[in-house]
Amino acid sequence: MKKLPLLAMRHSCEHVLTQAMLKLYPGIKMAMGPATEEGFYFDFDPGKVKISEADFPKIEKEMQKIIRANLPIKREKISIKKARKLFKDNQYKQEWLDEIEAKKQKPIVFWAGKDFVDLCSGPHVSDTSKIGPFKLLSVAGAYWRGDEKNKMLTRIYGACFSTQKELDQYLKMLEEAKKRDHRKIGKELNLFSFHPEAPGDVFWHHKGLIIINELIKYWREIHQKEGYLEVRTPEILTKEVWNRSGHTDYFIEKMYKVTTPDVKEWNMAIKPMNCDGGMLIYKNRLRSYKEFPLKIGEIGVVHRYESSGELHGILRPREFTQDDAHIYCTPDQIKPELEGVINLCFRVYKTFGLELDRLELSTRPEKSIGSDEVWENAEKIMRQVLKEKDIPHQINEREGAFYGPKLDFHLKDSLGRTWQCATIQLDFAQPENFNLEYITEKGTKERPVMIHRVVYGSIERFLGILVEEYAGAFPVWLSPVQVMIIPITKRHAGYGIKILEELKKQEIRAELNDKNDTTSAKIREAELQKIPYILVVGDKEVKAKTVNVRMRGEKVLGSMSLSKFLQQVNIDIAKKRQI
RNA sequence: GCCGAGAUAGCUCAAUUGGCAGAGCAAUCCCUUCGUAAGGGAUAGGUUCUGGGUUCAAUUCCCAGUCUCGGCUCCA
Repeated sequence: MKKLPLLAMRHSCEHVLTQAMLKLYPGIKMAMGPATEEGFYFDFDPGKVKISEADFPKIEKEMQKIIRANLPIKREKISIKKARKLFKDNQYKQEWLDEIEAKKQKPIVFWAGKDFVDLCSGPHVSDTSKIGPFKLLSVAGAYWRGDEKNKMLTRIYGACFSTQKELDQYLKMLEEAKKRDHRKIGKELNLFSFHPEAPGDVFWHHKGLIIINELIKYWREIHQKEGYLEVRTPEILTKEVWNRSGHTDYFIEKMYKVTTPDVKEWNMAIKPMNCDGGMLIYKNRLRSYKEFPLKIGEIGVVHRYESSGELHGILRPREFTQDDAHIYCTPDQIKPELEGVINLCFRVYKTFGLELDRLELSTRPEKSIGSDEVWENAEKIMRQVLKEKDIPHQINEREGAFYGPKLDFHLKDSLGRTWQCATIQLDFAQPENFNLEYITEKGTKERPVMIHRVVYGSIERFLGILVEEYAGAFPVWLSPVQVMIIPITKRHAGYGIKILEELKKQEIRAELNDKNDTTSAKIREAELQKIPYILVVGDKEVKAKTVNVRMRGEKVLGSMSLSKFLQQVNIDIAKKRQI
């Protein structure tokens, strides 16, 4: 109940923006917009006017005027005919009225004062003075009705809260979130970089690659236990194989085409996914039901030529690594295998302390391969597993892969944007395309079912989420530098080197800072680099043969023997715990 | 790809109506040898994203391109 005033306020604020815009830019047309979790947005057809954030002070001032004018907001149900007349020059409202008319409803409009009217059922506040503090946030392009075939409109985002304090808090939260941006931290911690020489692709620096390799190491551990067999397939395959799987029909414009030196037209392509290669391994010999469920995994580097505007740091590069696997099984094995993969995903998220934002089940898209019956069956099994495991999820109608329904796990970045990470896809179509077979108990030949699945999704993307989740302060097992040794003066550097050698022998990633800085300065640097353990060594430690341990975040543990310290670090690493 | 914004030293940013390119941090060297988040000094560091144009003169104005950012669309 308490939410209503906030929602009404934001809705009304959105219309105040519209009213201000129409006054300042008489040629523009209003389209539509909703209240959001922090405020509102509204889409305009700007005509020939260019609106940028530089115009915000002017717009905000006009909005203030409307709010101070105390305009009463009145709701009115009117006839279609009357509504059409009211919005006679606005094709967007007319289109909307078409829909209302088709549903045999009556349009609801509201008046703010005598001059401003818009098509909206609210809820709204009773007059404009009831609108709380607001701030315009950004201007963006957005297609009318979210369809790229339509005209691009100008969208203005704004925040609106009940009190100035809440608004300030929200704006501060946005600032803080920007500090966690993986692109910023990646630069600061020397994890990776981007260069115009390879737009949209990641250059992994030594420290970033350490984390990637640790993620892969962990992946191998858990998958080996689950019976997955790791393989590797070629980076470039023939055009014919991509035709066979149907990928050229659906994604040709995003594939990197390759022309071998002996031909004129492209005849091969860099793999955009690993399935085709995996299936060729499956087909390499006759398969038996006894091998099932056959789980073939591949850490595969794939390339997709994403449009420039779709790139987003390591969360969406053009070259990325999938922790892929394909499970070949009998129809009876689908359910337990689906459950197994879902459990594995949740286990992995638990290891990293990640919270799932939501799970989405996507069903048959308009453009797809396979029969109705097969699709219905596949979707049924997926729904059933989710129901039996009582896992909350949302259904995305017609959003599945072209060969089967999919279950996606979405995680949030620091700004609350969500990213698909794990995905599980049920596929009856590709085994058909590739004529996959197995010998049954009865000695007959049957088509196996194929489950495509990734747990991290893209290792790059997963790391991006982790960087933002931890704000760069990785648990010890993932930290590129796990221990920084700081000798107090040059005299103690020799002892520090001995400690360093000892740690390296134990495969601990350690460094020594023997610069001519003060101890404080060196500690500051190590803290800024988010190094989990700092060992300070001076006269006392040399004499007592100890190390003085400081944990990341000003937690000084004091002096202890190196072996005791090692014991603690090894437990941190073994338990993959955050300190 | 589309709409909007931006690109200046390794990093973060400054530079008046167009008039010799600047700071802090980092780096290098020197001094200091220091006990838990910044000791002091000196030096070096630039195709002001690229290519055109306007001008006596362009980091600044105009055009084109590249890359990046915020969204939209897309994501096998």
